[in-house]
Amino acid sequence: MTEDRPGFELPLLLLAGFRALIDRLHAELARQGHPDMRPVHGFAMQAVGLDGASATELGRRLGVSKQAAGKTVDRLEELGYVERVDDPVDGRRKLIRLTPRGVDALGRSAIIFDELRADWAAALGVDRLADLEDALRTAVGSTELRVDTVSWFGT
Amino acid sequence: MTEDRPGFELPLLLLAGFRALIDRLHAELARQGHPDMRPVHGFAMQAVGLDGASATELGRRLGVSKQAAGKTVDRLEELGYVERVDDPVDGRRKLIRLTPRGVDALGRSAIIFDELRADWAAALGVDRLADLEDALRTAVGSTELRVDTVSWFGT
DNA sequence: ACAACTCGACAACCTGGTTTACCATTTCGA
DNA sequence: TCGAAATGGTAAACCAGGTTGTCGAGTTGT
Repeated sequence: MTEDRPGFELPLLLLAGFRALIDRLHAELARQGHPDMRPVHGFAMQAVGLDGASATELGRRLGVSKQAAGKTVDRLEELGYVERVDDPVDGRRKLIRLTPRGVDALGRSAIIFDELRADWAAALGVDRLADLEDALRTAVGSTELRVDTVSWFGT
Repeated sequence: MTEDRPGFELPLLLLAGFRALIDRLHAELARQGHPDMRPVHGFAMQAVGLDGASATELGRRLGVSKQAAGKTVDRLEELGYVERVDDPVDGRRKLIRLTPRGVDALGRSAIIFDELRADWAAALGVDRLADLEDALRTAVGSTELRVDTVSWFGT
């Protein structure tokens, strides 16, 4: 006998779980004053981080070209989540920095993710959830918890 | 005490798991004669199914507009995975049908997914993987295993 | 028979990705 | 030290796939 479960369900379950979390995150963020944030923005802002980054560095972290990173920064700048400031020591660089609004969004996201994880823990049991995380860590192996992976679907 | 693990890791682990499976699927599909297939195509072809579908129906299944579905069909048609045939009983409709190449790709995908699941079972243990799937099913709850969810990131 | 609905297609637009090219600046080595 | 090479940011042109709005052709129901 081979498998009693078809293999194609596994990726769908993983995706459904991911999507459920992200959808609920953004529903909550919208309620808390960030209705314009999109998943892609959260990833990008996470990659910018509290220390800021250059566009090139951001592209490297997100796994996209520096031009694509620049466009995303344009968007985040319009929405008021980041700002570009000239680098005082290198005339070529522009440092991308989170605005207070950006910091607020990131902080709220962290809190909401903790709450969502607590919901899962309540539904599954603390140990079972911990084992789920451990199992995933084992299965994905050396693959770092990358922050890129936003658009690699369509390409 | 609250949580010993930060909540933001859970979605990243789910995404990493999903991505690992999909990346390996497409690496294998490329080796087996389908180098042009993209994740988005697999979802769409799955939604077309062996019975075919109209563009409007396909859009409904994928959770996108009929126009977007039509564009995806254009692409799949170029790649030789589907064909449009006139519906004999309804002059407005065009039935989208998998070509033999499309059926081949779908069949290979199913086999590869089974193999990938077997890899996970070998790495985690059969019971642990089954529990992971059960836990995910419980956590995502009523959310159907939807085939849409392709592009809802960026929007 | 005719009004209302449905299907598919087209157009215009958005986001976010790519490659190519260019300018400004910094770095490095002869 | 000074010019060549490397690097950072931006712009242009393009692609994929998403949106809404419009419209003609074909079906359906009264």
